[in-house]
Amino acid sequence: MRYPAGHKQEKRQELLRVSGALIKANGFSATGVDTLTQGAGVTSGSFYSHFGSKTELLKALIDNELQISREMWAGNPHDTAEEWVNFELDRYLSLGHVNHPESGCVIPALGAEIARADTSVKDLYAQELHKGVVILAKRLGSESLAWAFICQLVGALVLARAMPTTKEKKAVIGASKQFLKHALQVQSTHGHTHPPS
Amino acid sequence: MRYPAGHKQEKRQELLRVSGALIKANGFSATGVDTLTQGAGVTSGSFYSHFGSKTELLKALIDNELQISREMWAGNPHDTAEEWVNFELDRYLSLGHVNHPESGCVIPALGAEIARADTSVKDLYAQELHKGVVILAKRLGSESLAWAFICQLVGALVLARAMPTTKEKKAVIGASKQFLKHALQVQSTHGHTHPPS
DNA sequence: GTCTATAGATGGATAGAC
DNA sequence: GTCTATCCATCTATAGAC
Repeated sequence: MRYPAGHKQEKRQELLRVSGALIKANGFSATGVDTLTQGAGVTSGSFYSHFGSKTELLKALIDNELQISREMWAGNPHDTAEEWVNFELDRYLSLGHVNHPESGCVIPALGAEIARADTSVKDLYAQELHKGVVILAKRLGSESLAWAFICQLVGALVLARAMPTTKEKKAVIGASKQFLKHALQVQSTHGHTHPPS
Repeated sequence: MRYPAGHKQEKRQELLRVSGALIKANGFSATGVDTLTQGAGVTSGSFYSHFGSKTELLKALIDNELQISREMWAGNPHDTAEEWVNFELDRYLSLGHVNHPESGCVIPALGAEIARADTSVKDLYAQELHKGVVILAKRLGSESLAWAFICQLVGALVLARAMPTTKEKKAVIGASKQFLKHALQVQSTHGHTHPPS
């Protein structure tokens, strides 16, 4: 073959990486295949040797992005539930995350578009997202609390990103952070078994 | 004139109504001007006699939609803060709202796309949204709590809509509802001044 | 496997008749 | 004020050369 072994897999990963950044920043339906491939240094013809359609790319993207998010959680250095959760909370509800969707969580960036995609996309999304909920539930005490936690984070990012000024962005993520830290102390298993002082 | 007085305003309102439903259901960038005008029974040429551009329509839509949301709040029949809030919570976190974005709140449907729009759109959005936060703050005790409340609702709708099954949609909105009802009892002014029993 | 080239449809927006 | 017709760009996807 004219290309070294593993070249296709590398190009695929490169396409996923570049496409993920462009699509999270500019939206899935608003970003064309030409734009995506130009970012990765190939042409649209090459795109279709890696993905059967633009929708197939979206599925690969969701899979990749949610896996990356779980790996970030795995790198959390804290042990106790409270410290672990507060660390993630500060990481997610940060001005850097608000200002850089291209390197951030896929859910606030593409959640609404995933909701409009076909069933196969939503099936994959729900499956991968649930893996994260299971991990989070171990820290928070229940899957119900884990879902509510994620909803709060996602909503805060969606709202904050649509604010025109830094001051307003900070007000939104600050409000969510304060609310969550207080609520989790009360509602989480940890809060019940180890109340502060 | 060949058209009765007020015809233009009526057509504009009709365009706003139809476009709002189509765009909330299918996305702003994914819905073309031809589709929007066909839904209202006119052609694309007519569109540009009402709106200078598709972006101008988005602004008119945001203004209109957030006004409608505030009017819904005004129709809430309850007086006490707890009853008033629980009523809105049940209305927002319902399966009907999840399944019918075309007639629902504009924020979970278009929040991510508003975040990508130009500054004039975000300025208007923040201004109109803040009016709602002020109203909500009177019930919850602070603007900070109002922001957190809205973030939870919006995140829940975004997440629930992307779930493939009714069971999973219910799990998401149910978790958010339970979490909010508990948290607000503790954190709101009402909860502090009128603790249950 | 990637390229060029292109098909066929649709995107936003405008001109001119009525 | 709305219509038809159209411009030009971009869209998703494919065909065929290398």
